[in-house]
Amino acid sequence: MKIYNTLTRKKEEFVPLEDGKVKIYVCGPTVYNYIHIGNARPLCVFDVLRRYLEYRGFDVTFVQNFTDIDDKIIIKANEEGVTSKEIAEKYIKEYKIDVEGLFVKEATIHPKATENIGEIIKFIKTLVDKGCAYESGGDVYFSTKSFDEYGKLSRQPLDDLELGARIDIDERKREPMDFALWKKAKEGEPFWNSPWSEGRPGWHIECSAMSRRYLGDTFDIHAGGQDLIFPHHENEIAQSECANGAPFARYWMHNGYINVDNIKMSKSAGNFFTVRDVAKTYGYEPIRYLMVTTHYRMPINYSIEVIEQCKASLQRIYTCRENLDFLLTNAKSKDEKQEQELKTKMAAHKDAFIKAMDDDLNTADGITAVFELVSDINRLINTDSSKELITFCADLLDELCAVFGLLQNRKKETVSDEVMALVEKRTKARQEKDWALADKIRDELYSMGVTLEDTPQGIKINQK
RNA sequence: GGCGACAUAGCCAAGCGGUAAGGCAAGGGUCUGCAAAACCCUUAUUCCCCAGUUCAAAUCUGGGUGUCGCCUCCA
Repeated sequence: MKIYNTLTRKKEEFVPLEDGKVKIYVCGPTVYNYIHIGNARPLCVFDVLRRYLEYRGFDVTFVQNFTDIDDKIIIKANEEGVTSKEIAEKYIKEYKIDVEGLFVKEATIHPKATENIGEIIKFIKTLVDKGCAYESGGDVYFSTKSFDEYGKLSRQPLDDLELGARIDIDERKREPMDFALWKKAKEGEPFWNSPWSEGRPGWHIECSAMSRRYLGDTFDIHAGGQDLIFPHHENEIAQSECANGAPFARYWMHNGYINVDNIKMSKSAGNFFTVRDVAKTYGYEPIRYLMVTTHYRMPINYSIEVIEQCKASLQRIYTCRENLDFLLTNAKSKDEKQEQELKTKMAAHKDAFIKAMDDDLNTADGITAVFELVSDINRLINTDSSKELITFCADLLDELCAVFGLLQNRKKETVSDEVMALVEKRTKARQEKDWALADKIRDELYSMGVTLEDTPQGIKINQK
C-alpha cells in the first residue's frame, strides 16, 4: 500500500515498524461544542484507513485523544456558569452520539488530557532538563530555536515565519515562535499542581505525551486535518523528538477541508453545518458517503445539492442489496456451472477495489468498484440464479461496503399485519383487474411509508 | 512577505504519458395493467488560458489567469 506522507511530500510504500501491526494516532476534538461536518471528515477518512488496514490483515492500534481542558472549554463553562469538566463531559457524550451515527469505530484507546496530567508534567520536565524548554513567570515555553529541524513538516523556515507572524509579542517568551507547554492558571481557572505553577497543560504537549504513553516514542501513522500541520503537528514533532531523542511519527497523513461556498468551514467563521443538523434531515450515512466519494486530500465543497446527490447514490447500493435479499427467497438451490464464470467476474471488482485503496486510499476509485459490482449484480443476477451465487454477491457487496462503513443501516423489520392485509387485498384486486382499487390501496400504503414493487418474483415490500 | 492546494460535462468526481472511469440529474427505449426497481441508448473531439517537450499531453516543463488555505484557536 502506498501512502502520501506529508513529511516527504511523496507517496511512499507503507511499511509498518512492526510486521503486521500498525500504530495510529489521530488528533481528537476539543470538546466544547457539537462537531460540524468539517470535523467529521478526519473521523470518517481515518476510520476508513483503519478499516482498510484491518481488512488487509493488520492489527491496528488506534489512539485518539480528547482535549478536555482548554481555553475554549473554560470560556464556554464561564458563559454557561458550569465547570469545565461539565462542559467537557457533556460534549464528549454528544460527540459519541455523532460518531456512532457515522459508524466510526471506537478508538482502541481514547485518552483524555485531564487523565494524563502526570504524564504531561513528566514530559515537560524532560524538555526543561534537556534545555529545550524554559520556565517564565509560572508558564513553561518550548524553545523553537533549540530544535534544528523545526519546520520540517510544514517546510516553513523559522525566520520567514517570524517575518509574517501575526502572533502577539509576549514578554514571557524568548522568541515569538516559542509556544506554551504549561500555562499558569488565572483567577478562577481550573488548575493542577506542577513544579512551575498551579496551571494547566498547553494544547500541543498533550498529543506528544499521550502518543508516547500509548504508542511509544516512534509509531507508524499520525493523522489529522491539514490545518493542524502548522503549528500543532510541527510542535508535536519538536517536543517529541527533543524529549525522546527518537523519530516521532513515520507517516503523516492530512485530510483536506470541507468548504462552504469555497470558504473553509469553521466554527470561528460561523459557516458550519453540524453533523447533528445534517443528520436530522438526511441521516448520518450520506455524510459518510460524502467523505468517501472524494479523495481525502482534496477539498470538498459542501452544499445541499451535494448531500442530496450522496443520498441518492447511496440508495442505488441499498436497492441492489435489498434486491439480493429478496431474490434469495426465490432462488434456485442448485448451482449452475456457468456461475463460476460470473463469480470470477464479480470478484474482479474486488481486485479493482484493492488496487484503488492501495493507492493512497483512493476511495473515489474504490467506490467506483462498488458501483461496477452493483451494475454487474443488477445485470446478471435474477431469479434463475442459485442461492449460492446470490449469497456470494451479497457477501462481496457487504465486504467492500464495510470498509467504507457503508450499508450498515439495513433494517430487518417485519411487515405488520395491517400492511400485510392491505397487500393481500391489493393482490386480490389485481387478480380481478380492479386497477382503481389496487392503485388506491397502493397510495394508501405509500402514505404509510410503504412502497410496493410488483416483480416477476412476487411483491417486494419496502418500508421507510 | 513566506509556504501550499485546487481548476475535468448541468452537478459531484476519478485519472499521474497511450487517446476522457463512476455517481447524481436530464431525455429516449425495454419490462409493467399503470407504476417501482432494473436494464439498454443518448449527454465533454475535450480537461482554465498560452507556449514548449514528445510519435503521443487532462497528465511533463515554462509562463499566465482565477479560487482557496496555512503562517492566530481550528479537522
